[in-house]
Amino acid sequence: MLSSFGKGSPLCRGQFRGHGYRMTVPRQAVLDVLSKSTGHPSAEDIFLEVHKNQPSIGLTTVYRTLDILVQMGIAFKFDFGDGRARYELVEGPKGLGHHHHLVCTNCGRIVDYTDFIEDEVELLKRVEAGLSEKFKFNIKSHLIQFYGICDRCQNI
Amino acid sequence: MLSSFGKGSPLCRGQFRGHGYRMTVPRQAVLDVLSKSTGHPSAEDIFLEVHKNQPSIGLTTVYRTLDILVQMGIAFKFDFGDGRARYELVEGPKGLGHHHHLVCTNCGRIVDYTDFIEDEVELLKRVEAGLSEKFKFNIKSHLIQFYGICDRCQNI
DNA sequence: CATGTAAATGAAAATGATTTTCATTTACAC
DNA sequence: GTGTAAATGAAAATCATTTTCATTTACATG
Repeated sequence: MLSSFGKGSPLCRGQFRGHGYRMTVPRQAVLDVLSKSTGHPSAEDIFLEVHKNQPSIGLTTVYRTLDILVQMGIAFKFDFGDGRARYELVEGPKGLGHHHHLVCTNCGRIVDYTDFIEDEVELLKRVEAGLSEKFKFNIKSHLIQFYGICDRCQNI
Repeated sequence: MLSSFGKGSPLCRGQFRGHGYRMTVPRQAVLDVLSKSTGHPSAEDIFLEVHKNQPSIGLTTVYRTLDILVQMGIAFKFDFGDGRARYELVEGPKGLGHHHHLVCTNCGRIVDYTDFIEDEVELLKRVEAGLSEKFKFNIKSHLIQFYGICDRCQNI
């Protein structure tokens, strides 16, 4: 099964073009790294990884590309409270699908979970509808996160 | 009805002392401003307000005090995506009680809502219990936020 | 109620993620 | 192929937050 954003796929180019952007080598490189990442990389993490193969690509461009991906709805941008933004493709590579995050406030570890997601999403839909109606907000997205101390950090 | 953190109340002093901190004039000032605030002030907002009556109190101390309040569990610290942290007393002054936030991604406006909160909290409790069990996390808190375009921003 | 001492403070400097600037390079419509 | 607007990279700027450090203050103790 081919990922929608595989190296050879024209879809990524199409996505950029469709939003009025050009497809470039740096953008492809950022997208490649992000689609292979299984974690929650920061802009610098992505820059370092891109840098291994293409040292000419700058951090600034990585930031710019990530902004575009978020704006296009291809990537999520998260704040887990450690002072740097973290990114994730909407369509993760792990077949993980829709998930939420559990953040250890001690060590910063982030656990993806899919359990209860259906319940959560169902509730969110309902709330979203109610809030849209009441406050005349055009709701685009939501965020659910849990914070706590992970097992490793408890046993210290 | 007296707020738990009213000016004359000894409770605030007690709270600080109970956590091993001293009660000081700057800390009282920050707490006063925060307990009178109806919005979601940033550290600088609070500093500016404190500054009106006590110009000798510095921004650094405001940051330090806010950290302490959060650490004591008296205040919440939020990130609404505009690059600065925002603070709110856990026990708001408006009798608003437990609420969540609706964030306009266009103008940054933040709407507090209490509707559906019970449903949300009930679900969160359930999920929290499940996640604690499965991932051995000691969950301390959660975050729910909705993002969208507010009515004002839609009509432009 | 004085007073010693550790805690708290404020000003200035440092930090560090992100953004801006601007001269150069590149994608791609023609 | 070529012109042109878009994209890039390096360096500088920004800006919220944190650190440093010399001074001040809260308060436990006498």
